[in-house]
Amino acid sequence: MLDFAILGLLHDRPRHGYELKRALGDLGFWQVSFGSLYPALRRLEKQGFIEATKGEGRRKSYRMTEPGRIRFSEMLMETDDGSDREFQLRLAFLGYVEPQRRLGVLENRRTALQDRLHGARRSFTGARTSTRNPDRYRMALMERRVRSTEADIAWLDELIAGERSAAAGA
Amino acid sequence: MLDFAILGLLHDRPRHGYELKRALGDLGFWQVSFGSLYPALRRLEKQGFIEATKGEGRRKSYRMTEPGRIRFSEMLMETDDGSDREFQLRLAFLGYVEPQRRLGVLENRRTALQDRLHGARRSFTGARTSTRNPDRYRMALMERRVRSTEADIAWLDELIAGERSAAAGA
DNA sequence: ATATAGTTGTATCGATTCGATACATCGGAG
DNA sequence: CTCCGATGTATCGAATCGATACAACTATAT
Repeated sequence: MLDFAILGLLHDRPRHGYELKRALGDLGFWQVSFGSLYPALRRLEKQGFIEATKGEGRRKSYRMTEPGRIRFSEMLMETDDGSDREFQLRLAFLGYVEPQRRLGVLENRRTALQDRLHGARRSFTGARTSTRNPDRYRMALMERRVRSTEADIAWLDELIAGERSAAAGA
Repeated sequence: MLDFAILGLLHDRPRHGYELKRALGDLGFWQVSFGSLYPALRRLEKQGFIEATKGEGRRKSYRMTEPGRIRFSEMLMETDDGSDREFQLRLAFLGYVEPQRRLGVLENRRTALQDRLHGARRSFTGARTSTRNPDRYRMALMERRVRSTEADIAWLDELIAGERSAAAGA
């Protein structure tokens, strides 16, 4: 998954390690560690998906190779595993997906969130009814899950609406 | 961190491995794998914090020992590392914290979220202003971060209010 | 009765990721 | 001029994940 992130960040221009960490962190949902990043760069280099050239000073600049581009576009088409992190990553790179496929990615996510919402509501209302009543704090946790999933769906629906009108406008 | 979770779940009654996985998953924010869980149980057993006894059928029941209780109460007093997961875990076990210390845990979290919100707002508005404009999808990601952090603070404030009135009522 | 499929249950394997740390350079503030 | 924080590459051990194996029990359908 980090490999996917790195390839996506190198899509437009070469970057060096530290810059990749910063860029990924700036996306807001993954503060990746150097202990993950540098091995990942080795991995990708060994597979021939990226190439290192020495940049200015101590910097090592990495650029994507042609096989790397092919690999990345394959990864773009795989279906999401349902994790929040992976979806956010896919969204960050959604501009690289062919326009007619973008809506599918968003709708797929919506289904996953809808399922999550049902599960969250079930345990929330279930816990209130049950004889074994969990304490206040665990109830709060369940309520948070329901609410934040609802908010996520609402946000996603705005994105979907935007996507539809973009498709219509084009 | 898994060790903390396990000890907390064993606080009230013994449980077997599979049950621990289920109980932790039911908390809603961590679908722990067996590959993490079973080694963790070994770890805790070797340190003398939990004890295994054979339960019915194939089950192995784990119960907390006295040193385990001491260790758990130490962990309860450590300060949170700022991660979402750790806070949620601490919240799930907040009932085990002495009442007069509970508010501090919540307020500490509030400060962390407030900082996060400032950072999120800065990158969001900063990205709109900048000459280098990121695409629609990355903007949406930033907006989501702002909104969900705000919602989290609002939720937390309700919890804090509840905690204050509970403290006053008692 | 009996396939058959799903849940329960313990367990391990390799790979990925994390958190801490090391070490060096650079730029700015006191 | 020194100290400190940011930049930059890198590694280590430990925690965690995802996949898989294997077995027993339970319900459902044929």
